Formats: sequence, structure tokens, C-alpha cells
Amino acid sequence: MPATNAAASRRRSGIPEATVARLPVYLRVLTALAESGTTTVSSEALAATAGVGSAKLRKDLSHLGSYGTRGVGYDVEYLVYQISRALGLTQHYSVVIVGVGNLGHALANYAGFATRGFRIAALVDADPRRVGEDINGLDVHHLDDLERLVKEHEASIGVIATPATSAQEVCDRLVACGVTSVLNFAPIVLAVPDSVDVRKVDLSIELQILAFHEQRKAAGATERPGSAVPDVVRGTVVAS
Amino acid sequence: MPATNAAASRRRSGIPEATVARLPVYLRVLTALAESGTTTVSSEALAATAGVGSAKLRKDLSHLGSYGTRGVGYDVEYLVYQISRALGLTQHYSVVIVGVGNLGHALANYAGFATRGFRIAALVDADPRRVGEDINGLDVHHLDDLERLVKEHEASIGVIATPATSAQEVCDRLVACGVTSVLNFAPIVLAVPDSVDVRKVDLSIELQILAFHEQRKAAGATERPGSAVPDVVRGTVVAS
DNA sequence: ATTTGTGAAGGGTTTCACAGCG
DNA sequence: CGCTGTGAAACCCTTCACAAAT
Repeated sequence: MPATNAAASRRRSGIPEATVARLPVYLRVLTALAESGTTTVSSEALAATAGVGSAKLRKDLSHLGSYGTRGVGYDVEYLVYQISRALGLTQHYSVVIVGVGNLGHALANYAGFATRGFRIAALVDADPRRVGEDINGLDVHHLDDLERLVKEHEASIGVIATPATSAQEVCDRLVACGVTSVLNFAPIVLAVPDSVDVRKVDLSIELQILAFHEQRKAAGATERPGSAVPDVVRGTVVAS
Repeated sequence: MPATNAAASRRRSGIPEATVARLPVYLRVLTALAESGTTTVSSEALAATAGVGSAKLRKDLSHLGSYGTRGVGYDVEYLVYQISRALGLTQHYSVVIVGVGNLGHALANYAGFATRGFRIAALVDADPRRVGEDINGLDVHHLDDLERLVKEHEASIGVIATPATSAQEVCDRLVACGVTSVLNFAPIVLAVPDSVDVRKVDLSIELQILAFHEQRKAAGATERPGSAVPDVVRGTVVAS
């Protein structure tokens, strides 16, 4: 699914795109382990809690360097640091969120942002009635101030949580004032220059993919009327 | 990201997982085209608006059958129907949403659900103060009634929009009462039987992936001090 | 004895380029 | 002539299995 230009990506960074997508999962599991006092973990154990195979985990980590000890495993804290560094989380990024509806509220209140070096620099909305509202300690500004806010806070990441109808226009403005990464929640395909990264989160698409698999399960069940609850069915766990 | 068991999947359905993930995008573009009165579209044009290459688009569609006309293109309405059928959207699915915080509200109000054959059968929350609240014409029920509601509405898809701490327990209960597909918004890796499909949407992970690419851009820029705004940079558009 | 790190094999996916059809 | 549909090549990713290290 994922990507475009994974080859070009790897040429520079050495880390395959598929690996990059899993590192944050490892990081989360490792952080939890560290908090529970665990100091060392094997690839087998870490892989199990992260929901992947141990060979895949080791290959992923091998792209960062040789940070394990044979016969022992990985030092939890050290791995946390190395993964953070590889992902660029030792730097801080300012994020601007455009659109403060239910979804924007959810994003503004999401604790996971701050804990990983992401600072919500500004909340912006087109509706004058929302301007001035306080969300999680942040003021809502008017869309007119978008350019000023982006430059003032040197925001490099923009989050689009607007209706689909305004998403492209907001995106264009973000890109025009220097944003180079966009996380898009609007159900629309954004057009951006090649120098800008876009990732999209699309609820409707996720549901449709699930529907596809549901359909297959149902078809399989009726093919074999004898087994009301088939005990060997393929299960699929998919990363977003 | 993507998948597990794509091989097993394809054995039954004939459609590769990577293709399944893109079909909903094509469907959305085609629906918009149909509404704007377009009756025919070429792979080139459709691919451009969907943000993919035309060869990829044609190969994707070829997995559904030969529904184009050489020298002409694809009939928009017919393609809409064929993709809908392939995805299983001609059936209707009942969805139960657990957790009615900001995110749950956003999901309950999302129009894209109903328009694709997904019916929100019930909203559920653990907080008694939310019970009885009316969201988008739907009552919020208490978590205690989860099993009853799932069975009553024959829901096969569950959406988890709870805090991470309760997500696994909610998931277990959903699976126990017959839900076979789960869309998880909680930042945690869910453990499920092989017969259950899980897809996850994780805001923090998306941001971390963007951070990785931001870091690379910054590194590239300092490597070549002469070019303040490099004009040939890799741009990456990634499907979620 | 145990667990990492990794070549090599095996699939899956994308891209190319063109044959085939309208 | 134009555009689809598709073998074949290229590429990426995963899995296997084991040598190397502690």
C-alpha cells in the first residue's frame, strides 16, 4: 500500500519505508516496557507484543545498527533512544491544526502528540464563532491568520481536519507558506508538489477495506454450510 | 504497513491486498465524476485524479475483470458498480462504535459512513453521564449493553474509540459476541484471534512517519548548502 | 546455551512496454 | 489511431535458516 519513492527514500536514509512505519510501534511498546521497569528484552518477546514476527523485528532493527547483544537481547532504554533518533524525534516539530470540529478537538486533546516531541503551535478554524475558544490550553485563531501563525511558529507539519470542500485550498496555503508535511483527514486526494509529503487518514476507506474482508468471510461460510463457525479462517491484521 | 496474509487473501478472492486498499479511492473519484455528469473516463485521467500511475490503475482494475473499452476508456457508472460489488458494498454492514469522546462524536457525525452502506447500529460508552445523549439522531447506550446491542443489530464491525486502557477489554468483548472486523483508534496493539480482522488508525504513528521524512529533508538541505530550496526533492504521497 | 544479525530464497507489488482490440 | 489489458522485468518486502557472538 504504502508508498511512492521508497527506493529514493532508502538511498538517502538506509531505512526502508516499511520499517519506518513499524518503528513507532516498537517505540511505544518499548516505552511501556521501560515504564514497567524492564531493562532488557529479546526480539521474540518484543515482536510478540508488537504483533509482528521476530525475524521481521530483527531485520527492522538491523537497519538502525547493531544495538542488541547476542545471547541476551536488547537494552530497552538504549533502543528507545536509537529508534527515537532514527525517526527524528530528538528534534521538535511544530504542528498547525486546521479545522476545529469534533475531529480537530480530538486531535488537540490527544496526549500522544506532546509526548513525542510534537508541539501543537496553533489551532485554526474558518468559523468566526469558534475563534477565541480555548481547547486544551490553546486559543483558536481565525483561518485568516494561518500564514502568520505558520511563519511565527516555524511549523513544518500541517494537519487538515476541515471538510473536504476546503481541504485543497487549505493545503495550498499551507504549502505556500512553507509547510512540508501534511496529515490529511479530509476524504479527498490532495494535490501537492513533489517536495511535500502527504499522509492521509480516511475512515471511510478503512471501513471499506474491512467490508471487503467481511464479504470474503461470509462467502467462505456459505461455501461450506456444515461449519457454522469455521475454525480455520485467515485472520488479517493490517497496519494503517 | 500493510498486510498480513495477503497470499491467503488472494487465493480466495483473486484481488491483491494492495489493490483492495486503492479501490475505495477510485470509487470516491468515480462517484464525484458521476455527480459532475462525466460518463466516460480514461485510465490516464482517472489515475491522475486518484494520485496513482495509470499502469497501476489499469492493473488494479484488471483484477476485477475487463470493464474498459479499448480506444475509449471506462464507463463511469458501470465502474462504480463493479468496484462497489468487488468491495462488498452492495451488502449492508452494521457498525457499533464504542467510546463517545471527541473522536467518537466525530465518527458518529461522519457522513461518509451512511453513504457507503455502513449503518451505525449503536453508540456505546462506559461513562453513565453520556448515556442517553443524542448524537446525530442516535442514542448513547451504556457499555453494559454492548453484547445485547451487537446481537440485536447483528453488527459485524466494531469501532474502538476508547482510551488505550480499555481498548483490549472492549475488543475481547466485541470478539466474544461475534464481531469479526475491528477498526481501532486506540494507541495500542490489539490481540485478536486469527479469524478477526483488525485495522488501526494511529495519529501518533502517522506524525512520527512524517517526522522521519522531515528529518531527511532537513539533512539533505544542509548537505548541500548551496541550494536553499532544492528543486529536485523526493516527494512522497502515501496511502494510509 | 541462547539470541542476534544476515545472506539467500520466496512472494508480492510496481513499472515497463507492447500486443490486442475497438 | 487510442487506450486497455497484460506478460515480463525490476523492485521491495518478508521469511527462512544458520553462522556468529556472548
